Amino acid sequence: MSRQTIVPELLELFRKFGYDGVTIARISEATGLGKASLYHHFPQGKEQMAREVLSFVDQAVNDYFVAPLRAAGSPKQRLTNMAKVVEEFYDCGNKSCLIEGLTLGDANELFQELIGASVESWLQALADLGVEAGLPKKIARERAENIVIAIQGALVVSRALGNRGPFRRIIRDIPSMLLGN
Amino acid sequence: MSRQTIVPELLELFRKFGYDGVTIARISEATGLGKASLYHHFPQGKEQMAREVLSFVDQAVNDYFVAPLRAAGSPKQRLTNMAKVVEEFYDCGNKSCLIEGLTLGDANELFQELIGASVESWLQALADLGVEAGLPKKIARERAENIVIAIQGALVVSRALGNRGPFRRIIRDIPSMLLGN
DNA sequence: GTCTATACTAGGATAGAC
DNA sequence: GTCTATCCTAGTATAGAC
Repeated sequence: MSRQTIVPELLELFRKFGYDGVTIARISEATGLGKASLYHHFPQGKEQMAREVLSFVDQAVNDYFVAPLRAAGSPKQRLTNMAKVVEEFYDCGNKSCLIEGLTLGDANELFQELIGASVESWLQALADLGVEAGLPKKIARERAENIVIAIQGALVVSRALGNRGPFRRIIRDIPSMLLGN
Repeated sequence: MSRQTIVPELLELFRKFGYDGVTIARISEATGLGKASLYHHFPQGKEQMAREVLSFVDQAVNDYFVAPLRAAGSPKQRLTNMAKVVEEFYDCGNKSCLIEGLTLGDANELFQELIGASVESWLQALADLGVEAGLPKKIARERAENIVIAIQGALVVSRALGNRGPFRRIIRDIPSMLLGN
């Protein structure tokens, strides 16, 4: 079993259970690999696994969230494309965000820098698109933040309510949150 | 040591570390009580502690978030009052939300219903205020959701970036998010 | 590269004295 | 109501065979 198949499995575990909630036993069960095999692939154990997941996610953010924003097409169309990918990534709001699980408690010190960098590059791409669409720099940045805030918050609220409605609505409203109505 | 002093301590622990990250040893250290004393107060252990924290929080939501929204004064003033309390509760964005820590992994099944009820009563109070201010019911509900979404999302993003700016900005914008500009 | 077996630590929980 | 001592399970990690 190769790293390319293990890391996505790890991603699902970390975002479902958070850093502390993920145990080697659970990983073993989910991947079908014995504990010793896991330590063969990841000698530094859980912390290394989380780091490789974050690096995989950073790649995914750039390939799937940022790239569409910097591609050809109208600003509105590019935002719509990103929104669609975001919706899939979070499975319509059923899956929670890695950020939550990897910034609680002690994990925060370990991973905050990595997470912050990924979020920042996403924000940057959104803000750049806003500027390209004619917004002042400061406004573009604020609206970019508002979009990421809304996505993360909608995940939290949807989970709390047991109702995906808020998440789906936010996804739908992403283009107008940057460009206005 | 009485329950009134223990439960707020527990709240801080659960929202900092999440359900899985809180250990009896940590609780013992934070409260100064031995493990056996903790089980004397909470015979069902950690699960009971979390339930009592949630009940305490539900009370706090009603007393500190909902009550100002239903008090006398202009809608704008009431929203500003709530925003101020919210800012304090989250210590300007330094403290994370209980929702995150108690909805990850297995904890979700245990506590989702309780958490959902608290969130719902907060949403209801915001939406009622919107209606009172002249908004159609559906719009009021959406904007109420947007406010809670923005608060929760801002906590996540601020933590990820290591920068309280987004949280403080959202707090400032709460009144206009419901009432418009 | 994967397994079984095992060592060791940390976490949850309780018994019984004071 | 709090403590010390203890039990048991779960969790992390490693050794060594195949």
